Amino acid sequence: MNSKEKILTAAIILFAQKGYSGLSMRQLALSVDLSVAAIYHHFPDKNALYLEAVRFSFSDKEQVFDQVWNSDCSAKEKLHGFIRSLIDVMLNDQNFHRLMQREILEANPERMQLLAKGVFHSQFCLLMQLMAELAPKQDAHLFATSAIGLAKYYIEYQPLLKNLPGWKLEHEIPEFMASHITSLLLNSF
Amino acid sequence: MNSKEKILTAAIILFAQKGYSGLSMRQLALSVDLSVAAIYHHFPDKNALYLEAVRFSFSDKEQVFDQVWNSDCSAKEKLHGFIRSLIDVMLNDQNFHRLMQREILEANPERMQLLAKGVFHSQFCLLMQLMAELAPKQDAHLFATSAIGLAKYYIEYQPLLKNLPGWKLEHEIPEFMASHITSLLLNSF
DNA sequence: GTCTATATGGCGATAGAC
DNA sequence: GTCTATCGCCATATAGAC
Repeated sequence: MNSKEKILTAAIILFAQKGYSGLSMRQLALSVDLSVAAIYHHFPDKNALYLEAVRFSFSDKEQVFDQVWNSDCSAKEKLHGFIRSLIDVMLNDQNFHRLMQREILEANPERMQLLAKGVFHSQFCLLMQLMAELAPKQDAHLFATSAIGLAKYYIEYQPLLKNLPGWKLEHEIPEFMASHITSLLLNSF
Repeated sequence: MNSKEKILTAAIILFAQKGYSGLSMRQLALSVDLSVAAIYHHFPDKNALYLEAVRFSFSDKEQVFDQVWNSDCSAKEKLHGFIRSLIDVMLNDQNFHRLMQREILEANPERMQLLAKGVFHSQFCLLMQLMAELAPKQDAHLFATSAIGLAKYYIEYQPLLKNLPGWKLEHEIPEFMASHITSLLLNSF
């Protein structure tokens, strides 16, 4: 792995943990055992480095879902598979997930457009198609977002929900949550 | 309004916008027309100021929902009323909502406990009670969180969802979204 | 309770040697 | 491509006068 990739890999982790203004170039340099000046050789400034780190972190997520779409399961099973994959991706790559959370919090219009077109578009279309197949008379966009929203919520809010009454151990088991979300959607069609 | 309240009120807005490390004491002092030293007279350090601002912003949210619980509507109407109120609170007080998002992102265990016990506990119990009434055989916690999660998602992700195919104008109308969420839940019971 | 002045250190970024 | 050294600025926080 060359220096540029090493810097980007570390930047993803540290930006996800500390946020943009929370991470200094000095800290980043220290963590990759380079000088600050060496980082500035590879990136024009801090903002460009951040944007490239976000893109880098998003670059390998597409293919995870392809095996769901390419399987010969039923539509219902595909919905379950997609939701399960979504949960797994977010749990397995917490840095990606936290970077996403920070981007959403920022809600910069141009960056939202970039994310939508460049990262989520094709997967979202496939999900909408699946929803249209399962419930032709419903608003596919609405139900696609409901699926994603529920999956994201259970992961992001787990640290809070654990402290509220009624919480059960099974609420943090991916397969259990995927099944709950899937049946919630299927029953409402 | 005294200086301390003035500082807290401004801090809520600015911390919500810029985050903890994104807001400097200089900026805050400037925005309330005081010196930095004056702020340090009222708060021991920046972190204490932040925590107090978070508490201050959370302090007036409880009562919004009381008129829902105290109304003589049916259980189904109460569910709709709660979800609608939740959406309204988040839309009307974006600073509160953004501070919440930042707290969730941080996911500090002690602070999550504080939020759960001190802020959300009683409302969450009332919602669970309602869920238990509507669907006695279901997991009330699971469905209560589903309601909250869906409401939160539609608001937080609107800037992104607008850029994805299938988005419609009605998706940003509070009443429309509240009805969608309510019927999604009710149909799945 | 608020000010001015200042201590002390970290910040992003650059110059220039190797 | 990486380094050391440094610039200029802004950060948090404090001292002491009023």
